[in-house]
Amino acid sequence: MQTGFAFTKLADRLATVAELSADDFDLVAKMPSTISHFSSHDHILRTEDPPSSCCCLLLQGYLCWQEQTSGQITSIHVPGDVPDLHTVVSPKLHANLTALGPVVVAFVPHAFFREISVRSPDLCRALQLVSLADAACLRNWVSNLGSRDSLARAAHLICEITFRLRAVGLAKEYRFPLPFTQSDLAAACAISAVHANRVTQELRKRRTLQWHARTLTITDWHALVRLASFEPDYLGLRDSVARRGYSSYSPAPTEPDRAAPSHRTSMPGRLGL
Amino acid sequence: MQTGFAFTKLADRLATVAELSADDFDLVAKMPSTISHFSSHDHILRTEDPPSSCCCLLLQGYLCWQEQTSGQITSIHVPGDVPDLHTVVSPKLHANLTALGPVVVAFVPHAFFREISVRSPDLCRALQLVSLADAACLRNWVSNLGSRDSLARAAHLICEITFRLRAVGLAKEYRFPLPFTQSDLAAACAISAVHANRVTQELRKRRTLQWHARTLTITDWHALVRLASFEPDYLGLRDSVARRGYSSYSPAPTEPDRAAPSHRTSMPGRLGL
DNA sequence: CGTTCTATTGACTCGATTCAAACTAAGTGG
DNA sequence: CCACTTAGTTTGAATCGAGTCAATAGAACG
Repeated sequence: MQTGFAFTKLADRLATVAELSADDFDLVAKMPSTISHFSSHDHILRTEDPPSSCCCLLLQGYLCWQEQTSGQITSIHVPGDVPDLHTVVSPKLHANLTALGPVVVAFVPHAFFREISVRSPDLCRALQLVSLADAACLRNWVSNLGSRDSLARAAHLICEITFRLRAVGLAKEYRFPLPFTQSDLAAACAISAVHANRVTQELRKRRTLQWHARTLTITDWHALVRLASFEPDYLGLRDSVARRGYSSYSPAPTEPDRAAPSHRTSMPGRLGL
Repeated sequence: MQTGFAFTKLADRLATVAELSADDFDLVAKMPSTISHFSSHDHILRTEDPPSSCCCLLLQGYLCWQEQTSGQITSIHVPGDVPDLHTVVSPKLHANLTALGPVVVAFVPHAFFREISVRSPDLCRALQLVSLADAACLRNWVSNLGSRDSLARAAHLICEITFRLRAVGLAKEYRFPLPFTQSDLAAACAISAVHANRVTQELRKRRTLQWHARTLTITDWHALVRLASFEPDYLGLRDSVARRGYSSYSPAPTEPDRAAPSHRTSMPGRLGL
């Protein structure tokens, strides 16, 4: 596991949407932050919480926005994301920000984002682009829920997560920690937990992936992409970054589904600060 | 039908999310624009179109973003909206902008939005807020598609449209032009056209609305809101504006479903320029 | 070592789709 | 003004994907 300072996660993410100069990088490096750890299904932010003056930069693990009443998950976030970036402009929350598995986050003052926006047009644009990418993701989820059957929905979700992880340098070898419960998957794909189980079994049966011990291994990326009709354009990644999603893919070494998980990418680990 | 200049539609919309000063209003009034008319199901923007240097301000009628392949509608826009405001930052299009019924739009140069953002912090914030409102809308659609049955989905869509129309001074008396086909409704609610028909019949049977001759009349707003579990917070409207959605509601005069449409709000009409 | 999540399985039910046909309304042109 | 065309709406019957309920098995955790 590569260790690093919290700001590097943000810098990596911003670099996926815009080219950053050395000066930009130095500005980001001044990021003040408070590191916090959370356990699975903890609420990082609740609808009823008072307005905060910080944003939440995800360093490790997964976060999701989840509707209070229906339990529907409306978006999933990966390291480098700032799920509540919009609170810099308007502090209102309409859902709960929930941990999917153990997570490490850095709380970063709103003022920091305002400052780098003012100081660097590049960084301002990069922040706007990640906001737009979030919106584009949501639009894609609407079409995902609206037009795909449950199997393709789940496949699409996994494609999206894989692609976004790879954009920020994770999910090498198409194997990565995915500490979701099947109920979490169900809440994201808008299917029942029972059906989520049947869908994951079908994905396993088709030899597209293995998912065991909170680790997911994609064994046939192209088949998964085809099944999901996955078109990563909407993620707004720079061409050079998007190429990471596809390049250098060779099927992961096949092992029995119940084999011991890889140690390389075990999660959670300490953030090296 | 109230006549007016194109900029007033934008000003009305911005005023729903932020308080505008007289100076702000004067700035908006300098908006350059080219007016265009389109017919139902015309494409205003196509995925494959080259980047434009203009945004599209909707003056009359309805626009939607529609997926090329699945036909899924991912958002619907009402007068005052700038559906492609994001192209000011990134020109990429991922779907088609399509007319639902006859529409009148004003094409406004990107430069204008940049200029008012620079000149007035209030207007800059107002533009950010309408962008956030669009994103919040998308998030709400995800939860709408994910957690409601077809009847509640349709009811929710109608509640949302009604509320947004009323925010910009339209849909008085809870009666307004809605020149959608039932297939359009189906594409927005992610149901089949046949089922959309059954849903509209059920809504009529429950005496919540009438929908005939391209005009929709809500006959029981509270029942519709209840059926949809509609919570308008997510629209990001200022309190005084949001109150318009509910206040002064009294059931519209009941007339047979097949009665002649009202003349007051007939559409399309000429934009008084 | 029991308690508590989580995953799995089967049987039954139901909402929504599909297909096909008929019907209505709205143009269009002779 | 009517015949023709096309788009949109309505209906019924058969089918299917997914949900629900209920019970069991397995894993994780203190």
